Amino acid sequence: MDRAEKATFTTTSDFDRWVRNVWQVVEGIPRGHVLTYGEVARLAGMSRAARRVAQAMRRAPRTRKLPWHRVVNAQGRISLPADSPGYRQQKQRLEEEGVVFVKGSIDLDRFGYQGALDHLLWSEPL
DNA sequence: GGGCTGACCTACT
DNA sequence: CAGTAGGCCAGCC
Repeated sequence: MDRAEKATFTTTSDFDRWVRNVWQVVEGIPRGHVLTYGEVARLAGMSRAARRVAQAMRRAPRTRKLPWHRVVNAQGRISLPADSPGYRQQKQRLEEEGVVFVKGSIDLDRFGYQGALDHLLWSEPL
């Protein structure tokens, strides 16, 4: 079922096109929500390219103002060394948007893109 | 061409 | 919950 999809990029321009898709997907993440690397990869058209998502974001020009901080790993944790400036910046930006960290990780059921929708639909009214 | 490195992921202990 | 193992694939020696 996932076989229909190419496993690798045949040309570098293929990869470049996919990178543009990644940027668009990331730009489409609503404020206050997050997406995992794997989800971004899949939405951009390459489910197995999670590791390449990080590459794509580093490649983005600053003028693009990419909300890279809204991308986290599948455990809902920031994929940067906890003592790095990048980690602190990402966490701070997310918290400014209302994302809550519990013991260093985000509840993806509530703050994930799709998870947020499910939460609104299924959670008990206050 | 071969080997190593990642802002990763899933499955299993 | 923490740690390990195998899989993944573009980029850089």
